[in-house]
Amino acid sequence: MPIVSSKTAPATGFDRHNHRRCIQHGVRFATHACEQAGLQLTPARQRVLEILLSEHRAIGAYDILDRLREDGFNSQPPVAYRALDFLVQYGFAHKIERLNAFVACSMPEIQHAPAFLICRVCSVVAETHPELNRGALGKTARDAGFVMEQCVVEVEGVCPNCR
Amino acid sequence: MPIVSSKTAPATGFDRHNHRRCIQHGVRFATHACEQAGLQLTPARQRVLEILLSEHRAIGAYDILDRLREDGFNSQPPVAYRALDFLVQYGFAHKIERLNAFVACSMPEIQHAPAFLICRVCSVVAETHPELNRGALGKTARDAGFVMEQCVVEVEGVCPNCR
DNA sequence: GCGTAGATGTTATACTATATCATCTATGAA
DNA sequence: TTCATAGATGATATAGTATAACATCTACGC
Ligand SMILES: [Zn+2]
Ligand SMILES: [Zn+2]
Ligand SMILES: [Zn+2]
Ligand SMILES: [Zn+2]
Repeated sequence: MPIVSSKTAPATGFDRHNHRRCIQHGVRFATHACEQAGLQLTPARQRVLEILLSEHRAIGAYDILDRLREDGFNSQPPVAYRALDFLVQYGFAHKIERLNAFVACSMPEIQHAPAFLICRVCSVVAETHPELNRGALGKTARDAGFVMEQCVVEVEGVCPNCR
Repeated sequence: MPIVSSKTAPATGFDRHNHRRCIQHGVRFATHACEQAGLQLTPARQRVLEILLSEHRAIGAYDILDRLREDGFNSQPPVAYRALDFLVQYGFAHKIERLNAFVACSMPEIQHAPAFLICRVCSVVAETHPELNRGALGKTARDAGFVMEQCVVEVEGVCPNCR
């Protein structure tokens, strides 16, 4: 009964789990990190983070805006975009370019360049951190003399629950 | 004087090269491929491909539209988007999600999942084909039971010419 | 002649994101 | 205290990206 030792990162989001913990952890981590760093996790910012944390799916800025409106927040577009900019800038959320939408970070405590596995059936977005510098793409970039700074990696496919 | 044997794909776009050949090759290949496959490379589609081939940079749909207008083509948005949809569908061009813009494919004769190295200084976009299935990301996906279908890989950084 | 499929014409609209300037508040220096 | 500053928010307008919907045209095969 061989134990396969894997050095690769797992994907967070497809497996069953106690999602309340995701939400709690996300909010608590952001709260503490902001205190430490002297950043302001204002009500609107925290509420947007909570909305993003509510599920492992990408949510568009205007959907977020609708939910803010329901909660009594001011709901002009800049409100959502400013909060999202803050959350993305400090690593509490990520933008999914392919979907023009946003997800909460699943591992904000780890410094990472994220990659996403997006199920085209159920829309769940799982996050992982593949260290692309170490693979073939990193070698290609080095050979070309290209300095990698920001990576967008978004894979569309079918998740284990939808097969 | 060791010769380093590399199995990784090179990046096309940063090096000096005879760019006329890129353009000629791109148009000719598309012409022949469309003949073979019974597809119509109509004047608007061919012109959009030529515009994209004119440089190794990403061009937005509305910039393309401006150039079509200069050439006397009808220039409502659907004209550009329809031509782009065609070119992307059959692999003659790619969309860069991060830039909401499009590039001509640098290797249409190869069946490939592309990856892009985007210089944030000069905006040149180099294309490569990294076979992500074979690396850490592929392993993560397999371990998670995720079936990869479409990959978006877009790296922003600084190219060798801008360092 | 006729039906079909693919391409194009045309108009309108939806969706995503940012610019700009005013205002408010907390903080800290003078 | 007074004032300057930085960060956050309010408010309005606009820019930028993409698609829906329906009409028309053309080439092809029957
Ligand atoms: Zn969860
Ligand atoms: Zn993350
Ligand atoms: Zn070239
Ligand atoms: Zn390509």
